[in-house]
Amino acid sequence: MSMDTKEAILSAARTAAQAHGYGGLNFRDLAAEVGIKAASLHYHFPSKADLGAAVAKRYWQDAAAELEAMRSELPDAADCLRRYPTIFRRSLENGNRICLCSFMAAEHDDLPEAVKKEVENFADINVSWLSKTLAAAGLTDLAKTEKHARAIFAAISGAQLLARSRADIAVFDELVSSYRETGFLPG
Amino acid sequence: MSMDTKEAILSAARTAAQAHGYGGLNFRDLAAEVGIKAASLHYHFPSKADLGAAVAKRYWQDAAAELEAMRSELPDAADCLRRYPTIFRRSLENGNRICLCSFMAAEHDDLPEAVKKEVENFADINVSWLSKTLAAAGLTDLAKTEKHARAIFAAISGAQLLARSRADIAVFDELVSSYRETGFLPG
DNA sequence: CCTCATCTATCTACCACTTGGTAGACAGTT
DNA sequence: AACTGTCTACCAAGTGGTAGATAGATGAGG
Repeated sequence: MSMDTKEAILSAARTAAQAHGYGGLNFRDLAAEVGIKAASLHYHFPSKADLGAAVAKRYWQDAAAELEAMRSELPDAADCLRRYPTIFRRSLENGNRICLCSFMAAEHDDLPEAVKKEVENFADINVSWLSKTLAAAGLTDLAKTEKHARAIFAAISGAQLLARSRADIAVFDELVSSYRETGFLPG
Repeated sequence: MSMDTKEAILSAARTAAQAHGYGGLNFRDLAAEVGIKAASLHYHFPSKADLGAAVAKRYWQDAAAELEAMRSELPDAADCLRRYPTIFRRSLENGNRICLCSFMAAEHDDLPEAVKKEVENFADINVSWLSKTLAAAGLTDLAKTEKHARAIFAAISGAQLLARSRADIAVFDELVSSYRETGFLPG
């Protein structure tokens, strides 16, 4: 059964793209990582654009599932918001990588259309989860909830990026702590 | 005198890298933009790493000069802070580009060592200017000034990135406005 | 139970194109 | 005569992608 192979490709491609971006992805290295030949990748994903879109789609789907799970497990919305940054922290822990979609946001102009769409979806599901959770926590003026949600998402993304550029997770932690001190983020 | 050529190369390379990153830079397209042949680029910059480092260095030097000029022209430190985001806004206006060093921060793992150094310098001069200006404006608890400065820099970078991914400057403006409403940024 | 066709997933062997980089000729200036 | 800056003409390595062979599994009909 080679459904496992397809999964292995998606997983390895996600990891590679979090370190090198869409442009930095290449079939030979990816195939070697999975343990097959480059030509075989084209059986599962006809073109690089197909692969990129599939990886980005899976990425936001996984994120959506994880956020929903957090919301179910943690009854207090404010607790969810406190934990939110740890999702981004994990990428840094995992070999100083960053969010797939932050990298792809930078590469925006060079992405195939199908990939751009999935990148947008990632931002959307984050913002909508943050909006919902901010509202549940009653932490924001209702008219500005979504605006605030977007701001949190952007600020955390920026923190992750800056931390990567120093290859230092402590930078990320300090930034999050600063967001909290200013009351911008609950904590 | 071909000192002009060197300047033209640096300028074209900066623009290209703000749209496509270090990895997306290539000698042939760059040479065509400048109006010379690819081989001639190697006369001015022996290797791509040399070019990348020179571009990033010039980038933070220009930024440092502009920030100092702003500080001289605007007597009120709080006014400087209010104007700070417009520097990042300009990249977006200029063909939906982003800060060279944000792009390169994403590409961190694939950058030559010399380029990484210059990218760090850019962040450093921004943070130190922000620290100085925050202190002068008396807006922050002194012990936390630099921490707050870093947070502003990261948040603005994130806003620029998210705006690019939507190719929409209004997104940037709204994010900055949100940072102001939360009191995170003076406005 | 055997056989034959089909399907699945992989392989080897290419290909055209792009990449950063080099060698050496050349013309204009000093 | 030497230096400066550009050129043409290469090159080796790497890119995404294709063609076609091949081996193993699957399933239907005799």
